[in-house]
Amino acid sequence: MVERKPTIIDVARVAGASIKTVSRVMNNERYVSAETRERVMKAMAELKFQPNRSAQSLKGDRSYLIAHIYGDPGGPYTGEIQIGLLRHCRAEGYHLLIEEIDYSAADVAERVHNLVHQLSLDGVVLTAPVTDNDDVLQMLAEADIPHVRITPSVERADSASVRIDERAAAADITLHLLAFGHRRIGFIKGLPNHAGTDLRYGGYCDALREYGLEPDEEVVEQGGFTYRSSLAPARRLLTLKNPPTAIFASNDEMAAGVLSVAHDRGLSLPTDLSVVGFDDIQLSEMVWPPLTTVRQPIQDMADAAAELLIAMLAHRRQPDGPKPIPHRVLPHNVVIRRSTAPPSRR
Amino acid sequence: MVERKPTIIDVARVAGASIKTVSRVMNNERYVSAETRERVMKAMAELKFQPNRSAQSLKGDRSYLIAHIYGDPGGPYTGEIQIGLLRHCRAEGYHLLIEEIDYSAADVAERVHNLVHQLSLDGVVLTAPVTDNDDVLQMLAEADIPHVRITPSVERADSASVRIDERAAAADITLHLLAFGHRRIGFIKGLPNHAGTDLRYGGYCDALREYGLEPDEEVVEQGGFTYRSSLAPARRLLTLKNPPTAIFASNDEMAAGVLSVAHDRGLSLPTDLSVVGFDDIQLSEMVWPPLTTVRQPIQDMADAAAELLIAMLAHRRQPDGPKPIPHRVLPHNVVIRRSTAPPSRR
DNA sequence: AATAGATATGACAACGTTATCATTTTCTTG
DNA sequence: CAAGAAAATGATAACGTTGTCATATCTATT
Repeated sequence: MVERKPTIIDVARVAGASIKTVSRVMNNERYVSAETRERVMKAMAELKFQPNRSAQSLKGDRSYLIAHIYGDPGGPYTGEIQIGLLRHCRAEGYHLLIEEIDYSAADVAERVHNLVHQLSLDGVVLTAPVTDNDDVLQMLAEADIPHVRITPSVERADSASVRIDERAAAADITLHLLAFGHRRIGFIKGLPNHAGTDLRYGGYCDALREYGLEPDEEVVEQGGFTYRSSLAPARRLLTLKNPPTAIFASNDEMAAGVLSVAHDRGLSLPTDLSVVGFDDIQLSEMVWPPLTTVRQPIQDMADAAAELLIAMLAHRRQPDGPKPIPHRVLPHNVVIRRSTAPPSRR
Repeated sequence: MVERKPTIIDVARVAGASIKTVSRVMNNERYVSAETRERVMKAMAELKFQPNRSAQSLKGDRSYLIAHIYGDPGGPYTGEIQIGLLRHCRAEGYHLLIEEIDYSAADVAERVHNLVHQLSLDGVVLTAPVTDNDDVLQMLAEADIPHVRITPSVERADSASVRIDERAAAADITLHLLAFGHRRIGFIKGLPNHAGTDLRYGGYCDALREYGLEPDEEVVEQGGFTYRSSLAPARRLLTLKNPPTAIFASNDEMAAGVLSVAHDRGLSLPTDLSVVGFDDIQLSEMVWPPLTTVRQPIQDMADAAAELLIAMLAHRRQPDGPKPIPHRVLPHNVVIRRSTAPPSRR
């Protein structure tokens, strides 16, 4: 038989206290004697009481619901974000909702607003490309909805964020290639308007200039962050009269595409061509040769985002404590695997 | 300024009807005149009214919340499941919660029960390995919680499911290798107790027998469904005195591992070794050579699961309609890419 | 001992929806 | 055209929690 779940009323009866007192215990409020608190806790444990979230959120207080709002489902990136978010949410008793949103719609901001309101969400975590939609950001600020952006392209005072220094990271991995002796390094860009695109290209240019080189338009191609989008650009780069000895793809999926094209042309890797990516998703060590790439600590970033968001929520309820620092920059590092080597002499 | 979201009371006032009548319109109940319905609809549109889910679920009716419960986060499989679920949920106004659950805990069933109750979930979707936890299944049946299992290892009358015929699929892809002329085909198994493990191995055996061959223990290895778990088994297979000319890994991630080991040993693929996987996750066409594999229509299965679950919920509310068919078997197909070829003569 | 303040507790309303039941209006049908 | 059934509508009570406010008890200060 399905026994009815106990309510706060049952707990009150068992503990011999009033409903409100039980509520006080649940919420760690002041003004409950140690003795009563004890009795109530015991009753809760005995009945295996768990508060009904719907009732809690109906009162407008909190729903223990957080949503991850994103535009591009299925990227391997998305999965790792969720793992990180989940890890922290679970530990704190929050639940994670995932919502895909059509970021090209004219009324994105309104949709997000509705979502938050309908479900009484406590807060939201945004990933690209919604991270940089002005309408959405303005709405969130005006409606005072707690939120954290992961890897936004620009920081804003009214909006918390977690990111790595993408520009420096891109420079670092380019320097790795330069140190190996590569001087003609191809680059495949990401989607125009996407957050990382310009920063990564910028870092690439920074590193070249550090070696006294100027970026050569001839070896810079436009990609779209997907595996397929890098195939044609890679082919073009490899059929140049003077082809690059290394290629830096703006993310790992595109780097995998470059590898495929190279294999298909019979190149032997990494001797004939070094390839680097960006992100260090799981894929990067499953391809051959395993990719040298920049490790974005995606899970950690998501974890930090969840932590930050939850801290903001706590602070909002008890403004006494220290205000959480709204911007975090996590360390990146270059992961050297087997897809890079010094250029072979010709 | 943040305007208060309209409630049903506001709609009633604007439409000049009672609260209950508005509620009737919202829920498509009988006994509302066409004219009144019209007026209410107009008022709702005008105010951009959206019902508060917390209040709805507090009344015990429905929360429009569905959870995907799984044990193994981060598998590429998980991501695709979510895409499929999301697609259908969104279209029907449901929201998707993701919950990782420690399937080895003694009280899994209780945890799931609490989860459902606390959040007033309308239903849950289960993927491996929680799909085959007897405690959980019994609890779901007893507590009458609507649920759908994706790819369970055994069907049960009291539990809806969506799957492909894994055994037949495994046989099909083995036949593909046999047809190419391979006679010594290695096999890397998945995790013991995991759903697909025995079915896939069974299909492999079926196909061999169809060609009058008996499975040879020497070329059957134990893996664990992850990339890393296949590296040692692959190495052992390839160092046999009489190594297999083809290897069937129980999933694509392990197949990627086999490819890496083969590359590392300097084999030329697919001439020296054919490799096949299972699932057709995104990874499979990003590795080199792209994997011949069995396409499990994962997104479609998830989509079907969501559809089925939502149909079950509808039927539960209005038992007049036709009862949804609780078990669906979706078609699979062998995707031939470049990781398979006839064996080279020696 | 009187009083003010802090501590401890509970009664009751409220959140926004749906269910129950009563009431009014409209439609059938003999 | 009466009268009973069906359709249409609304008043009010729930759902399980938290906020407001009132009250009772304790502690510290005069």
